[in-house]
Amino acid sequence: MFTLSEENYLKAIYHLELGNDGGVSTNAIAEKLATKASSVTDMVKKLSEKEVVLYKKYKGVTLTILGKTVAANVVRKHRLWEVFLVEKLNFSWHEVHEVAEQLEHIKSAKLINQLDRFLGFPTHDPHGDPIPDKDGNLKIVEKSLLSTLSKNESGICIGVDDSSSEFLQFLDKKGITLGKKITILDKEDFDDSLSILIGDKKLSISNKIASNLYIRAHTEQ
Amino acid sequence: MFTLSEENYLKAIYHLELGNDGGVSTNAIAEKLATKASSVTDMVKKLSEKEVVLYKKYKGVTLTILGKTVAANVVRKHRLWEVFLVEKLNFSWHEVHEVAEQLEHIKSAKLINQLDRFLGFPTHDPHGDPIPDKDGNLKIVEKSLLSTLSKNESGICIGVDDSSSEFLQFLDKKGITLGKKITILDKEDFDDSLSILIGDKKLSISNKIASNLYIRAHTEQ
DNA sequence: TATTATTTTTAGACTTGTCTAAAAATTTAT
DNA sequence: ATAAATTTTTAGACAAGTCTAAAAATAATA
Repeated sequence: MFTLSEENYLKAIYHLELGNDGGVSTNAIAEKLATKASSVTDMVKKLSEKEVVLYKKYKGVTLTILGKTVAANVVRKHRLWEVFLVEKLNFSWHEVHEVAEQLEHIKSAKLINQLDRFLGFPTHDPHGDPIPDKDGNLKIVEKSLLSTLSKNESGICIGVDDSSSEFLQFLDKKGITLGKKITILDKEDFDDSLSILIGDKKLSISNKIASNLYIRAHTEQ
Repeated sequence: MFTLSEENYLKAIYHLELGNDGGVSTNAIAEKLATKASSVTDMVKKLSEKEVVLYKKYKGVTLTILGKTVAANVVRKHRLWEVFLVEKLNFSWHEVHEVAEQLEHIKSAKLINQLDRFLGFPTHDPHGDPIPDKDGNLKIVEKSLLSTLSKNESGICIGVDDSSSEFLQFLDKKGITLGKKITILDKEDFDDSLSILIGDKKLSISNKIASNLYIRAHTEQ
């Protein structure tokens, strides 16, 4: 069994490994967890003894199969709880993270299995991130950034890259939510800003926004 | 804000105060929390500094108004989560306690308010225990033990005294659940066992069982 | 390649919550 | 009321997880 702190380290390493493949550096983990490198070294030694990470001094860390399973399960719980909060308890997508950070550490296999069933076996959380299955496997969905689409192309909004509270609230205000169809009406060469159609509304959004929105290709029908 | 451990101490003191009014002894708390008296002394000092308990050396502990509010809120969360687990996730009433012990420490006012609403503002948990409201007040329901009823009297099963997993599973097996009407068909002077009618089934139960079941008076109609 | 800069680790300390063993206070019994 | 038993507190220790400051290893630069 793993402590809350151990689970948080495993989750951080898991997320960092998805970004850059290869070993994860002590400093990167420290930054992600808002802690000090020396604390990371201590914990990583402990995790290594528990055989959830491979660790060579000065050479960074990688998850073992076991470690990846444990981490994916924490992520699974986090994302299922996020779905619960949004779908059942009327939370906005920018409010769920903090609470899910706590709920993800509740230990009960039955709880999470029943929650999964209760929610109708969702595959993605309210930010569009995939929910690992019981074995820790992710369903990969082909996705591209809105900023990469060309004029007159369209797609379904399926996720965000930056899931900070501010960005999500901004999207709420603009009426941009998951599942909506977005069509590029025009692209401004000058600043790469976009004119888009979402629902029946026309919006102008900056390139910064468009580079944080994921789109699933949508063939016109 | 209170730590998990502090919350558990407050909850234990809260429950002990309901039983015997007056100060709660160090040993009683130690036993309830399966810890040592010396640990209790340490923690009680800390809680006293935080002004949630009144503490005089060798004289036991009582909750302050603030302490009672904090404790009642933990109990409120515990019982609301129990309702959730039984009503929404198909847990049996004997399976909920352990998980609720974890969930009760999740910190989010919005979470618990929305959960309360989602569950339809329940007043009692799956064992028949009252759920404190936001201010920590309990709705007192007149209740008596099944063992105190006389022949031909009847009542509605509203709770259990012993909520151990074994007892609850026993009740499940016998088909005794909350809300069911129970009528005393006969009382055996010999061993105080009872012959009862529950639903359309006739059962014979020992005095020990009858002394652990709470009944709300039910006037025949 | 030698030197400087950065990253990582070690060493020692601190906090929280716990424990054991012994001392002090209270309660019970003679 | 005094002695014995019990309860409670104190004192000192320990484990987990963190920190700071200094040392060691690695990477970058001249």
